Amino acid sequence: MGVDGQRVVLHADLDAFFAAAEVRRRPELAGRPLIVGGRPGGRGVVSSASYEARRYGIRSGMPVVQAERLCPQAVFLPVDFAYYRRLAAQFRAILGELSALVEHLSIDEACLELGPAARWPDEPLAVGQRLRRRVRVELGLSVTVGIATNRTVAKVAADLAKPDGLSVVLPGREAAFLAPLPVESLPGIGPKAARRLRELGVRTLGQLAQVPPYWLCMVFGRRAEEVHHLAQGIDPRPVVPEERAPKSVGHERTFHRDLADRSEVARALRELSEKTAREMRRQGLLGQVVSVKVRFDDFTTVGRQRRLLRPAFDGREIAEVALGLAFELLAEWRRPVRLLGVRMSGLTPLAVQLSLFDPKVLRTLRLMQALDRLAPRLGPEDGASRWLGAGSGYPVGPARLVLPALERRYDVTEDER
DNA sequence: TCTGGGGTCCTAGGACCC
DNA sequence: TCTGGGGTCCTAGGACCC
Repeated sequence: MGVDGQRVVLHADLDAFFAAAEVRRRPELAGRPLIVGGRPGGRGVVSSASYEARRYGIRSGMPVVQAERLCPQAVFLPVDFAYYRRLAAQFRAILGELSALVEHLSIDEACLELGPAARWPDEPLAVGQRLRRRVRVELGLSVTVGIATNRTVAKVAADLAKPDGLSVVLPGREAAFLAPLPVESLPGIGPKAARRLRELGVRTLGQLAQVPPYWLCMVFGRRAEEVHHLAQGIDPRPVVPEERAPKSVGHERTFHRDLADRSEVARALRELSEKTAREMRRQGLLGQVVSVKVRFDDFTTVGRQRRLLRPAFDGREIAEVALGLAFELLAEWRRPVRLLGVRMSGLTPLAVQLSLFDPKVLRTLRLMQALDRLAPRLGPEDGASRWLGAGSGYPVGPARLVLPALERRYDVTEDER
């Protein structure tokens, strides 16, 4: 055990990650207000803003049009996830060399635990500094690190040290460190809970820690006791290195202008269903529950879901159900549609289900997966469904005939196949 | 001023069964 | 004629996170 037998948890968070990633490949943007997110003039929001942009009051989640008003001279760039994922993979590789116990919390955040023999505070501090140096030198990015005896305190310490900082909360100082902070500094307390707490006269984590826990049931339900402990800096949750299997996969889209036409809605739902199916096939998953989300022009958001008889991998099958559900909602609300979403849950690994499929279905699946791999070369809107027959069930259309030719044309290797 | 897109988890009510 | 109690599954909605 370390000194006092205390755990050592580091929380690492890349600073303004998307914006910093763009500056990294376009150094001429350094020092300028930079906003990564939706198109200017459109309906998107800010995904990431450089610290220069934040000086104008711009924050992630803010509508882009508002950001434009606050800072018209800012540079606006679209989100390039593929690039950020490649960078994030390098970040993960560095983390993996520092500890075997790393849990990835999002694309730009992770926490890691040092072994029980780590000695406070020199060893954690040295690891934190090494991490920051390596990320700066090898990735050209800045990362903020928080160090404490548990994950919550480490994360809050990092939040406070941003950007480009390192902060340590010594063992025994957790409660005192949190006490003066507003309640919404605690991960898990968002705007709604914060408002309800304010109405009860609770503004700081110190006050939250003093309140009798049964009081908190009204705000936090079953989580009351846990939240009460977290506010005192007590958090026994371990750092779990395993990759968790996804619970759901889906896509949604906000339109440039609201849709009033059923055929437009149908077309959009087919595209979203196909994208969702493709993502499931890519991950080797089947889904049994189809959920549809509709946001109307007045921002009312409603959903419907239905369980299929069998797990599905075919976008057309998903679309059929999604259309039925969405049209029920449209008939009820009779308003123009701002956003549509399709999500699949009830996921099972394909491998578990393989034996249950009839060979013909299996062939269709293989064919779709081959087409999925071709899709990037065919163009972004070309899904498997497009190349398969539009008939009922699983008859394989022209794709079976053209696939070998397509594969030759696009140089699909034996390996990819 | 006008609100993205990817997710997770929790709650609450109703159906249904024993 | 008036009626329990527990468990499970499904559905809808909302809070929250990055």
